[in-house]
Amino acid sequence: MEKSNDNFFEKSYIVARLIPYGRVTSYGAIAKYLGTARSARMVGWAMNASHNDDSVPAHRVVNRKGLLTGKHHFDGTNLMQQLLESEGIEVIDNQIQNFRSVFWDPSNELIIS
DNA sequence: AGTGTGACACTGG
DNA sequence: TCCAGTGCCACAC
Repeated sequence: MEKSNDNFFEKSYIVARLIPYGRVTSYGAIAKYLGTARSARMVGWAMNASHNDDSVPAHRVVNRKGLLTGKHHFDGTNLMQQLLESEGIEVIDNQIQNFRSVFWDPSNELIIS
């Protein structure tokens, strides 16, 4: 049986993996989707631990402003931006262009059983 | 059990 | 939308 200890982290990974190609979401959106909208920061923390899991596209998760706040935590300084641009997302100065257009809200598109 | 921390979000100006 | 300040929750020690 699963341990409810890391439930929050696990769910964060699940949602992150569900982010479609060429789309991004915010920490708050994921947190809200998990039922803890106030724990948006924890999502970032979870992503930090997700480095252990290569299956988690943390580069597709940004803050609500569309700013690549977490790119600093990536291997390279521009790695996160490179990945996003590689998916067709325009990023200028750590700021996602047309953020609203590429924004993907999990609670608006998904439902975890 | 308490303190510190954080890849955020919200509010007011 | 931006800036500054405040609140928030969960995790690590």
